[in-house]
Amino acid sequence: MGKNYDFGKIEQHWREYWQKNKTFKADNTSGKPKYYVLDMFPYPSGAGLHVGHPLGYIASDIVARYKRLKGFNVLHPMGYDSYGLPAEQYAIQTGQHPANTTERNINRYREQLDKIGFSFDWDREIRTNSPEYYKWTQWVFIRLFNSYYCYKAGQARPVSELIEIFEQQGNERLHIAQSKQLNFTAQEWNGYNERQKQEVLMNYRLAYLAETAVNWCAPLGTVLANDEVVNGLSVRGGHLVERKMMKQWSLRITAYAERLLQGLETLDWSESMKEIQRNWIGKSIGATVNFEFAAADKAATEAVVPPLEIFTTRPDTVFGVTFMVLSPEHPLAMEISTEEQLVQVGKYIARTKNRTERERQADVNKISGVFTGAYVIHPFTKKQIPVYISDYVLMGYGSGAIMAVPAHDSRDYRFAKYFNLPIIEVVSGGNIEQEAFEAKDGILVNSDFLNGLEVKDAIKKAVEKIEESKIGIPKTNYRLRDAIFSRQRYWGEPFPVYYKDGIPYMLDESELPLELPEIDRYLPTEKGEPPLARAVNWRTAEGYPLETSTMPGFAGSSAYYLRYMDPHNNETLVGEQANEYWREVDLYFGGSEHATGHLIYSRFWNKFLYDIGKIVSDEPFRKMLNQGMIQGRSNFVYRLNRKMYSEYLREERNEEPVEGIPQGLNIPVFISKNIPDREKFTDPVHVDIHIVDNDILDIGKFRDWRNDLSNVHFVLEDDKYVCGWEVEKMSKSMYNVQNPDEIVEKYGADTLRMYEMFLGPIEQSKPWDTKGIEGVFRFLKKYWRLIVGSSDSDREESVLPFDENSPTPSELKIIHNLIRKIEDDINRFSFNTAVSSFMIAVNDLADLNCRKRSIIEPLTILLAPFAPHIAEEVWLMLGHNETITYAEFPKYEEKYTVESTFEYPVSFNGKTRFTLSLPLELDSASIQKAVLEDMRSSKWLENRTPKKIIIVPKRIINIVV
RNA sequence: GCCUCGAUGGUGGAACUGGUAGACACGCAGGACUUAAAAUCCUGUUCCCGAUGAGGGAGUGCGGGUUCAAUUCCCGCUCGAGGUACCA
Repeated sequence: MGKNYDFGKIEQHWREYWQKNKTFKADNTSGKPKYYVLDMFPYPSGAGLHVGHPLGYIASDIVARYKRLKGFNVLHPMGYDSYGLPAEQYAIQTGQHPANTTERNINRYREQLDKIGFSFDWDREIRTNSPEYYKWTQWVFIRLFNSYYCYKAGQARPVSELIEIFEQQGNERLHIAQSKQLNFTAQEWNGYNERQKQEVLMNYRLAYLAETAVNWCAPLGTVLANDEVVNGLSVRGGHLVERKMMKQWSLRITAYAERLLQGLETLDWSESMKEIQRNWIGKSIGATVNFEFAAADKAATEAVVPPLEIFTTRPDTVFGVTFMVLSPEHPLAMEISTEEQLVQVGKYIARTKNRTERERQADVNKISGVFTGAYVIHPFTKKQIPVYISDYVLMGYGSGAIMAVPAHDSRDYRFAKYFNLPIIEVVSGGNIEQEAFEAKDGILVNSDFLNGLEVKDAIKKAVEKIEESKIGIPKTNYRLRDAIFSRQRYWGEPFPVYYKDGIPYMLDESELPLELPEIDRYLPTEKGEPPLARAVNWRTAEGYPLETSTMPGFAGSSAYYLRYMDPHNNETLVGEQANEYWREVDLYFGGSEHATGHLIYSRFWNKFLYDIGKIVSDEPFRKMLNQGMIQGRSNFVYRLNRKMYSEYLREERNEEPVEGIPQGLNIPVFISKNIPDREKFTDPVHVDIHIVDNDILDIGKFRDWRNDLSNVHFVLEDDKYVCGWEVEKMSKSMYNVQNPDEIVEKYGADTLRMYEMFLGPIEQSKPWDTKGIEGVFRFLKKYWRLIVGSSDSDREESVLPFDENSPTPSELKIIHNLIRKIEDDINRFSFNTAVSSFMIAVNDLADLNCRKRSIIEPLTILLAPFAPHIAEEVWLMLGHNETITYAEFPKYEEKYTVESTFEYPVSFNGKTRFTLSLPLELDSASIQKAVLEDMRSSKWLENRTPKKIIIVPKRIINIVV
């Protein structure tokens, strides 16, 4: 190897070596302790990787390589989440099969990933669109279909067991997850025909087909899950989404709400991440209360109307109820309305129905509603209470009806003011003339048996009383909704479902995988059926039609971390032994944007698979780190837009014009950033960051950049054109996209890796900025020079032999300090400070011109996780035949960090007075003695005795007199 | 609105359990080497006062507090990022 740091040659060599020797292949049987470190697998998009993608991969790779050096058997796999909308949209436009574009994109991703030198075990690669993989996605679905959730057992149970129960005792006194309350006896059940039985069972299955209100996205031609919709628009593409009733497959994730919430406590995730999931699950504890309808003319003459059930978290405010509100979709809405009000009510309901989610959300502050003419009876005061309908009450939460307490709920307050309804204060402490008092503290007033109680106690008492009077029960509600699992798309997993007489049945597990069929076009049929309906002969061998929807994006990613444990097992999702060994992901890297999607679905699937005894850990991801996003750093040039610069100077600033400015605006003029008053007469224009270096524009390249710019004029400062900059999203249209390949080409993968880590804390979002990259590059070059032992006069191509002498104490101190620091930093994922520590250590060693083998060896091992290629190369030069990957991480020995003396500033009544050099080994008593002596002799103390002497190790001594 | 996190030089950031704020790097300024460029090395670089010295003062978004000692802990604000929202 030559004297220069030829990163291109070094990196290519080791890339090939690792691949050929399968250096990072993980073993499923090993006596070593295991460590499973995982990155969220990417969706292979057509744009390829930009520098933001590898951020998390580099961090996880450092940990993976570090753990190997520490003697762990490390599982560090990678794969592709290869089903998804963009490939299908592209297919619709171009007619190209999504499988082809996906394959192409994956190859490009792989090429880019390889260049950075990750230690992935590629033998375990998985793709969610390969039949060998989605076979198991379909398998999980079948198992979900064949399971129900028993709250008593606190786990999923097989539906076959449920059928037995029904046959013997009907569904009485069962505490199980369900879509709606059904009541039947064993006799009734046994009398049902097949269709009726299947319909009943659908009410309990964990994967079920039901008519549900869905997010329908017409432009995409499909339904979307709640987490795929933001502000009434689709996350992908930003299309309008409407609510619609449709028959769809759903997953009963709500059954797991409480366990998903409780499980968070056991996880080592960031507080904000847990909080996002807690909010999404949205637990609220309260009670349901039934309000009987007053016997108005209508109700008295016709069939008995059931009582109005409401849910409240504030049963303590029950005496403040002055009206009731139903959601417009409430089944009783029309039924209870009086003759006079019926027309009004009908109109109101029709109007709200026609509004999209987005419109509805936009007018959140507009009050609307209508009186039904009906009254309910207050269960305690027996007074009549009017019933209204308003769209501020949602059918999807609680029972779709509320008791309104305007004094203590701001929405009820607004409604009451608008319709001029009474407001009764029942909790003291606020000013209800002005606004609702929503705080949960204060003393109850105007509330009969609750008077004088604190809110907390009043809630308890009220619930007791409600239960006692048999008008309601304590109830916990969750905001979490069941996950809608059908998509009317082509590029996804087919459901292993067929229909017989319109009733859905599962394929036999032996028939899996049900492969995605070929179709001629990727659009819905003329009849509006999903694309799969175009497939020729899309039916079972017996001729039954197959399901035409496909599964959503989160299906394939919900259990992929399990498949990595045992990716080639044809018998089962994951073999028992493999699962016993790897158990769960120890460290998971990914973006926080998946908190309400993938991360919650995965936890749900994992808990289900745990329940059915398939896996041994009930949480999938023990520790989670969220890498920040890397934003773009855009550059701007400033184009003259209003007045000529010279005119401006003459007229307004009374200065002579700058030389060479053309008279007229017929050619574009660009003004450097710091020319006075520039912003007054220029517009910023994005300029490609590749023709800007440290904010200085390369004028020649700029002229070549676009045809219309060849003839332009510049106003410079110090002979330079200085560009402005701003942090924006990394995007093609802002000319600020940086590909990792370009950096690898110019500086090498090791520099890219260390620089991305050096940029700042891993969890923080930050703009990509190449300014500092030279510093890291210089560091690696310096390290290389230290290894090869260069000096200016030395022009030979050979490398100097290493110094075999024993190290000096100061050399040992450098290396042992570094060992301790790097180990600490990796353990707390502080990679940026680790990089800094390397720089300091190598600088110090270079100053000492230390090329001792005994120092270089541990230094190189420490560096290996960060800059693996150069470390391998050096390892080879040190005479090792084995790859550095499985070397032993050096041990830290404390004694080498100890200096013989240390300087203490001594502060005297808070003021720093003098500095004292003391041996560090002294205990605090000896230090006190030494300080006292010193102070007496220098007459600081005069004749006083110090009250206390505070000694802070290695820092400072304080003396208070 | 509610929840979570954050704010430190010209810039990215460091300071781990309160203990010499600004490590490390970029940038900038000056210098060495070179015919020159590249590369490399050295010195300085929070701000203010002071003579370019010695020295002194201020300083971690703002205002208070606890402490011998606060970027760090507590209270009250301002601004920013993310999450979430008629969820009763």
